[in-house]
Amino acid sequence: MPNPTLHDVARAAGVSYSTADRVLNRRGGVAEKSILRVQRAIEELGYQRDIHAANLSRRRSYDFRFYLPFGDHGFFSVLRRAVEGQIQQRLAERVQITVHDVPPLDADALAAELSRIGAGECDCVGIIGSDSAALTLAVERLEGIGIPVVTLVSDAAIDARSLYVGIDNVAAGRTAGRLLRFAHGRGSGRVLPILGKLDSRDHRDRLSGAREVLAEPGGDLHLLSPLEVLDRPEAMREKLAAALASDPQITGIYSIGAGNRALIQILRQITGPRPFVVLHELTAHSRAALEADLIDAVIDQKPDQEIALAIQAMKTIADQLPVVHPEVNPTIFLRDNLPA
Amino acid sequence: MPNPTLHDVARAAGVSYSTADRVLNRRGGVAEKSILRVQRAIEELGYQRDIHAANLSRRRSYDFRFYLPFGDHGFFSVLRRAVEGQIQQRLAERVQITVHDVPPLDADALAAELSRIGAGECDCVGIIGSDSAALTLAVERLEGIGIPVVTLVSDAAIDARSLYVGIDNVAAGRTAGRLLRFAHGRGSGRVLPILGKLDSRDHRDRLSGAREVLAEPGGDLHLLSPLEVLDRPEAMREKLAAALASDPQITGIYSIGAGNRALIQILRQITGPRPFVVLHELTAHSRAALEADLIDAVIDQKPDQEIALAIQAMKTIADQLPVVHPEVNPTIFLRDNLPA
DNA sequence: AAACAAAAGAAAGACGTATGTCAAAATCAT
DNA sequence: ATGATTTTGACATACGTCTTTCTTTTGTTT
Repeated sequence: MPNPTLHDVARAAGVSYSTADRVLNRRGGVAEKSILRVQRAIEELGYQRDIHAANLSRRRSYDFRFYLPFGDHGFFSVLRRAVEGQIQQRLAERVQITVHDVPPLDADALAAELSRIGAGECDCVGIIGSDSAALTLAVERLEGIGIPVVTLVSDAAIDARSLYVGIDNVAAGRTAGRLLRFAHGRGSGRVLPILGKLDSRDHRDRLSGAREVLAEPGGDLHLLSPLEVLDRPEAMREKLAAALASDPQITGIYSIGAGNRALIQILRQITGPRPFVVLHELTAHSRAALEADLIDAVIDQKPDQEIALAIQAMKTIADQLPVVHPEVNPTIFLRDNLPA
Repeated sequence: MPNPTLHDVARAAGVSYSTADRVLNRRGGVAEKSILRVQRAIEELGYQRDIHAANLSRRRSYDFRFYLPFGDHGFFSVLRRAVEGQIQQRLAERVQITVHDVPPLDADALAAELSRIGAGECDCVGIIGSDSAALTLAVERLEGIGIPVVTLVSDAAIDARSLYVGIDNVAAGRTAGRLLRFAHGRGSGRVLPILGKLDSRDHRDRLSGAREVLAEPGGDLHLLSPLEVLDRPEAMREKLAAALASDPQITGIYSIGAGNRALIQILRQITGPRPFVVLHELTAHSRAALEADLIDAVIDQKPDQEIALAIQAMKTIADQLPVVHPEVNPTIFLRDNLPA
């Protein structure tokens, strides 16, 4: 009745435990017919190796590192908390997680950090990807010395890294675009996109996703040319104020990147009907803005789930088992379905 | 460097392993001062018991049962697949999960099944709640004989059951209402709610959530009186066709319960502009309808996640550890953020 | 100081798996 | 049949925890 053990398998196959073990762990030196008998017994009994007992015996423990930007950037601190939240939980399953600080928005600094990691120093590293030759090189080196790399949030070094865990940013942009369409019914409108940098891949993807949907037939929606604010509050304040002043017909705003604190401040000052606003990442600020009816929707990439899935996948990769690409979906938060 | 073991704790506290064990597992017969020394050592070393080794040693295995309605009801089959998907995975961690069939929408039959479970027969059961005196009694009995009960999807026997894992249905209804508001901009409209039974708690909750939001000031939205279709396709077809014919001003439909297959069929026949449609649960049919632009949004309760969290919580409950109420949020799917 | 109870320690075997060593058995080549 | 080789089995030890049994130490009571 209880789960069969490898002893049971051996008995059923009519071989010794040693032989069953040799088959299970591919140690070689086993006659073909014995291999078959063991495999058949495994099939028939529905044997499942007790991974925990195995890890215990192997003294296996996983050492994972996350390289995350420091600073109080809203989203990155959410991400960091998500990782820290996992540390305790995963400890019980022999997964050691450490977080290493890197300067924000600095691919070269990240690359330099990564290049300091020696072979065997850890079992897997997680980074936030970005387009950079130096970073690509660093990732290639790590993979070369047997340390798999997982990219988060934004992909990078696509040929080298083992896995990307994060949302499809085109889909996220499309989703934002769809909400903006909803808000315009069958009427017309002008939508202003705001982003950090146009050469950041995730921002580009989101913008083009939104453009796709807004350009669909039915309704007359015009997507204005994007404001680049480089994650700097002053830039956001100035450029957005200027844009709103020069074009009073703006009926929608899609904030693609960071800097939402400044955006929200400006929205607070608008009297009368305000544009329909969609932005990214649920943080303390964006949440408050939703609740205060200053914005309408937040597209979130569920950092908690993303990190949990990434760690899960890292274990699988470290064990050299086949990885199922974990899926994270862009999630829509309105003021009515906020988490507690 | 590696995780400290209980041996390390004992050594650090200057007591024997036995004493450390007696403290850790509250076996009693330990002097107060020793208890304190051990606790301090645990603190200082950051000791975390290796649960897997503990379970191995205890020969602990968890036996959980889910009682789910049979039939090809879209959502329930999704839910069932979610459970079945977990069976294999959890096996490796010594969790045995079995699914038991019960007739759909029949609280008394479920209650009868539950009353057949004897003490010690399993470690926890999961059911889909519904308001019923018989069911309440059955749940009370189970909890009485030491078998905790977890309710899913819809809550029931609130005083007796150990935990509810599922979405807040008022929030789900509010979310649907918000989307319907979006779609009406600042204009007016008439929204038709359709549900299974008014005396089903989750349906009632969703309806009142939607009503709350639609009644907010700004815009002129009228919520029509709900159609009761009792999960029966013919009822849906007849009543909905009649409603649409008699009121051509309907601009929104909120389908609260099941029976969406028939709803979608009718929508397909509409020529010209159709109402904005929000319904519940992502199934093969609702997904296809989203993709075909027959409906606009689906509110989903993420059955996979719900089941995973429920099982997680069941383990915690079975171990008599403090349970953190797991949160499941109503999720919005548009045609642009569908999972792969 | 003797008698007793409470507290602490020592030791052993178990859980299911991994891994190594060594000897026995089966198979092969000559 | 002999030796060489491959295959198999037996056994031991370990992982970190649980649990039981038995002894020893310490403290209290009279």
